[in-house]
Amino acid sequence: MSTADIMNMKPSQTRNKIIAHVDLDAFFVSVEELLNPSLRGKPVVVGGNPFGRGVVSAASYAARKFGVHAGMPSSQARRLCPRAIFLRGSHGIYSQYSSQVMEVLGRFTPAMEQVSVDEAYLDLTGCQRLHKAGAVEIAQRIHHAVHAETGLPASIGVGAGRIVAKIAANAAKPNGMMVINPGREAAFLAPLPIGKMPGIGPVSQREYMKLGIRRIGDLSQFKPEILRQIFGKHGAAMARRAQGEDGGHVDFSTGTEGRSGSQSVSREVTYSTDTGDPGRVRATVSYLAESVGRRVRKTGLVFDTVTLKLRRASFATVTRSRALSRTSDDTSVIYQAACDMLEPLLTGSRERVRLVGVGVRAMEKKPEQMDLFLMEQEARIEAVHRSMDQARDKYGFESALMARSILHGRG
DNA sequence: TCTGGGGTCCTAGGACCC
DNA sequence: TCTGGGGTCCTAGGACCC
Repeated sequence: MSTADIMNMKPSQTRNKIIAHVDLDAFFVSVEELLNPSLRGKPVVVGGNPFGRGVVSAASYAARKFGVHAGMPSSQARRLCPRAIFLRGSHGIYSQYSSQVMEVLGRFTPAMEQVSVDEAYLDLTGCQRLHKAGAVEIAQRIHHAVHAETGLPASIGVGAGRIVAKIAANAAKPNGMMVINPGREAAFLAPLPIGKMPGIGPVSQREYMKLGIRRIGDLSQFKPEILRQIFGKHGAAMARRAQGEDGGHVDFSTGTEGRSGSQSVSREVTYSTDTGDPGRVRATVSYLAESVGRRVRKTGLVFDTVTLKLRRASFATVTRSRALSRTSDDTSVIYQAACDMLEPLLTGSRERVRLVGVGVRAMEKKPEQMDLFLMEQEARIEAVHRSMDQARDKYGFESALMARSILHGRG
């Protein structure tokens, strides 16, 4: 092969990647069915309170027949399917099952990227010799192993890139497998509605429709510059993806080792009924600041930006953020900054408050050395928070709340 | 009984500096 | 007095994903 030939090759051809996307079917519901087999085949919904402001996290296939789906308000799910069994779910148990599944997947290849609690990409490119089997057979073994060892149904998509693998897995659901052979990517994607493309949600879907782009294949009719002008970076990437050309890069640093480091930590709460009490909102901010601070200290990272989020009764949402003069992992720094940003928002509108959120951003490793001038002061504050964290580990989070947070729970 | 909670990434405007 | 770009940081908002 000449150098010119190599230069002319498209990215997906330079290495014949084999990527598998493994996606657990109706994950939360499937775990609930394992724990309680009498739920099998029934309309089951895991999510928030169907008589309150919750939303659906997962719906069984029986419930989906009524039009229930993840993300829908639980109250709406209840109206669509009054006989559905609503469960609040237990995320600790789901995490345990998730770890089990990831452990099984990790045995097939170290090149694994966990992208969420119920999804992972596997790079099987080098695995055929190791497993003495073709890609299809390896995928079948994975499918079988997940079910045999965890009892959970999964769907698997295999292709030359991440996007193709993911869409194939979706198409294979439930409990199925789909392999897209090399060179067939564009043909597989072309007839699918544009909304099936990961990254294209309801808003951009409407924009694409305006251009007459209804199916993924329609993207190729447009010059990349046009798509870039309208959709920015995203548009150009989508055109490439429509041809099945994504790098197929699997970032296995997130595998069994865990995440390489988060960019942000946040907590938010929606009141069960909107509140017009500024004192209650302040108390909630205090509670959230404590919660975020505690989680930050667990990561061993420091932040340099604090953000506050407020959603009003009308659902109008405002955010404020403030960069700090230096990094911190201190609850009182979060609290102070959040309060400073909160006051003008409380004064600025008499509308009731629906949601409050507090977060921190731009996380980096906690520095070993600290400014000597500040060390003594810091050490004292830190000692207080450490002992509170310890009490919480022992007795639960609510056991050690700052006095100002106690009000949060009232009403 | 409309619309959770935890994230990621992108955009766009203004400040500020060179 | 008028008038430049580029680069980077900060802030607010929004789309999207699970």
